[in-house]
Amino acid sequence: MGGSREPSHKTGMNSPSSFDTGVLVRRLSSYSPLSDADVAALKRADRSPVGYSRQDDIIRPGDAPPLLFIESGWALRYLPMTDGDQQVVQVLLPGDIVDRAAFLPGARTITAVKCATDIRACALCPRAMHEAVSERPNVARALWLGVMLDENRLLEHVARLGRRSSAEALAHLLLELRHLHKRIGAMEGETLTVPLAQPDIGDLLGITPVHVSRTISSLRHAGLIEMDRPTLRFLDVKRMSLFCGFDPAYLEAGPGPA
Amino acid sequence: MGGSREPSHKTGMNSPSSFDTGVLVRRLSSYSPLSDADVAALKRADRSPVGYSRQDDIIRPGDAPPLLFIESGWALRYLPMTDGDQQVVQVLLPGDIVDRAAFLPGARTITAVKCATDIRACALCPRAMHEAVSERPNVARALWLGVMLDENRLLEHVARLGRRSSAEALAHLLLELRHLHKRIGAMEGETLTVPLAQPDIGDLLGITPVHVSRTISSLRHAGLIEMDRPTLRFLDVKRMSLFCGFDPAYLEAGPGPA
DNA sequence: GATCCGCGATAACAGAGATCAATTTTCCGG
DNA sequence: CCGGAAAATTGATCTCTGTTATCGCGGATC
Repeated sequence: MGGSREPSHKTGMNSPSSFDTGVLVRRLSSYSPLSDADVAALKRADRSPVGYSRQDDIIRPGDAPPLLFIESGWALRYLPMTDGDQQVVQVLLPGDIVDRAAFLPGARTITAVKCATDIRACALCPRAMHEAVSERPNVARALWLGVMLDENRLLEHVARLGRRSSAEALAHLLLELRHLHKRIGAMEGETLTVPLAQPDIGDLLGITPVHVSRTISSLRHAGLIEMDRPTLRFLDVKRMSLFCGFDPAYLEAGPGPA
Repeated sequence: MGGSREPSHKTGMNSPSSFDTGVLVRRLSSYSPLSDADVAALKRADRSPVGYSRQDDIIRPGDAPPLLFIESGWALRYLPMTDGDQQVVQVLLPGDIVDRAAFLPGARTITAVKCATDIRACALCPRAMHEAVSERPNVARALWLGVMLDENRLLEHVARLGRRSSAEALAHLLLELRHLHKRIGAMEGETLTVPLAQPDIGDLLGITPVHVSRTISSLRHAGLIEMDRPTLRFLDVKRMSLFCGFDPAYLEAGPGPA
């Protein structure tokens, strides 16, 4: 198993006070408006945060994954292949739930999750979450919308791999990351911090690290981006979107409640 | 838009009696045991079936999709690309829900669904389904397990596209279809009816129809399959699984309830 | 029954990306 | 501050897949 890393040794971290669910609450209320009572129900599910280091595995295939969301940092969800390769299927950002199989008691996951940066993750009490889901329609709606939006991202990822050249695929991926960060105000102008190494990007796009380097420089020479790890700067979003057929509709939450 | 077909003209079909939800109930109870009351709640959501013809589009991107499941026939869920190409993201078989965005009132889908064969589909009353989900834990559990298993299939599809050669990808896809049909007793020995044309398979695997032809004949010459549309016969499942790294674990429902 | 069009097979050629290799740079731990 | 390892860049070559074209077949339409 070539790609596997050190077993994940968790580092307990006591954080000051109450604002730990902040990231999740902010995310969910961007999907569906939450009342104070909804928020209170979510806070009741909150557990203490846990720290992981870069390159740690948070979960592995076959695990019954913990109910966890990312509070800060980036992680990569991937399928390890029999030949040692890996295919990244999802970039996990703050507010993302690590593996929704955790909602199903006893279910096992088929994916692994490794940290692209140091991570703070926050556990949720499954029982309290089930309570919140069954008694609070807004919470249930927001969580379900999150499922749909993640599915949309996954579907577009399939289209990237199946029907786009490596340059188009990379451009499309970067624009997706830009859009997600832009919306939560996590960019300075057109500059974004992307803590992924080129081998990580290769595992995302299904190409070799060597070709990632060539692909990046082709986008650079086309005048679309500047990229100096970890800083990424978008020079011409419109032309770049046209180039790769990027349309952010798949990232937008649908219209309001029924 | 090159790939688009005739607008779908639905053909009302009155079917004799009560057994219409049979396919869905069978599917869901294979995920989680259902009591008579659970089944009754599902039947309450049942509506009359609708017929579609081969090549009809059931839904299109931007639609608020109807809550529908496939009763008989095969359909393909796909993303239409701006250049007229399409990327198939899911093969819909009897018992599959056409688009789960239908569970979210007002939500729009980003995918289209077209019929690979003539289809009978069955509508479900959204309100009755929501009732069944919120009042019947077994139903909720079974539906959620369905979500997870579909996600698993999608993740493996990503890995097929990103990290496998066309021959490995095709072998893996065919073994997935074999496994799904084997389990419900829909195969005669090692023979399976696959009503997909080679261009459809190309849209699934992200390759051209010409190359699909080449790839099939390479599997044929390797002694792994016989394929004479629409009949597919597996000659050496073990060697074929080894060849493409197929492990059916991702298709299995997890262990029982908490 | 004649026509037409999509499907399937095959071949020749072109191009994207993989592979192999060598070198430089960056990063991280001691 | 140093040294080793991983990351990044670049080049040469090879392989798989795309492209274009041709041909036969069979099912649909009139």
